[in-house]
Amino acid sequence: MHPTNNLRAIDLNLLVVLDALLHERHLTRAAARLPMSQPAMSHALARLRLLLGDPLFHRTRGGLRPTPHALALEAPLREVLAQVRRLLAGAVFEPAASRRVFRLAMSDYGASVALPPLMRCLRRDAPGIDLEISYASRSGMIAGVADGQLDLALAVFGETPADIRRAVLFHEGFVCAADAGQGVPVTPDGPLARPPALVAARPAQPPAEVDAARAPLAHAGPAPPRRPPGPAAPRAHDAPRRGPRRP
DNA sequence: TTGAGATTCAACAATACCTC
DNA sequence: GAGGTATTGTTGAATCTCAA
Repeated sequence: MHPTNNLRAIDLNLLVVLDALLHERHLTRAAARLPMSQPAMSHALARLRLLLGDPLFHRTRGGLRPTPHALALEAPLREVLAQVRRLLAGAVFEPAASRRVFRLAMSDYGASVALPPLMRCLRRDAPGIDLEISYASRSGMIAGVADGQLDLALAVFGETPADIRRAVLFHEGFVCAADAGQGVPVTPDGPLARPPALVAARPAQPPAEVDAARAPLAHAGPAPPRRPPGPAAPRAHDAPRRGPRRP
């Protein structure tokens, strides 16, 4: 009997290894993702190759290139692993009786907006549930949700993988407030069109939604220089205020 | 030729499984 | 439960492979 026809002979952890390799396209990064050592990942890949009778990946300068067979396995493998996770999480979820810890990722702004009402709701309806809140980059949040490290991510997302469910919680816009006594005109063609600086957590990844909001301004100039948040940056209370606007 | 990354090897530890 | 065996993991090092 071929090993793949005998589940008893299969280490299902190898499917998690294959999923990580398909995600990362890089053996060392896939090992770090699980986490396991790089030689152990190499051994696991060797067992996968034997099990599936396919090389699965070819080496390239930048890492690993999946074979057509490996690519064909990618989508069904994700679905199978998602089903297994749901199976292990329990078929029926009862908030009032649950003692689960949910792992959430969000920004400090997201936490300030979403957490207070969420905590009130949990205290009332699900007192046994705990939350583990962390911060990650948007790509890190998507990767975390995709591989099960996170249960939920709250942020401003553009495109997300098709196998990740998403929902719009609220729409928000930008509001600028200034001291009326300073005489600074708060108009689209005033200083807003060309602010002296934008505060960005990572200079390489500017806040795209800020740029998108500036784009319609008639006299918007080139993007201003980015500066990291910190003591030299304007305090949060000095910055333009943003607030949620319910749909 | 070079550098990045994959593969392989040795030695050892932890764990699971099987047999008694 | 104890002991033997197989499997899979670890670290550390050397070697191989491939693309720029």
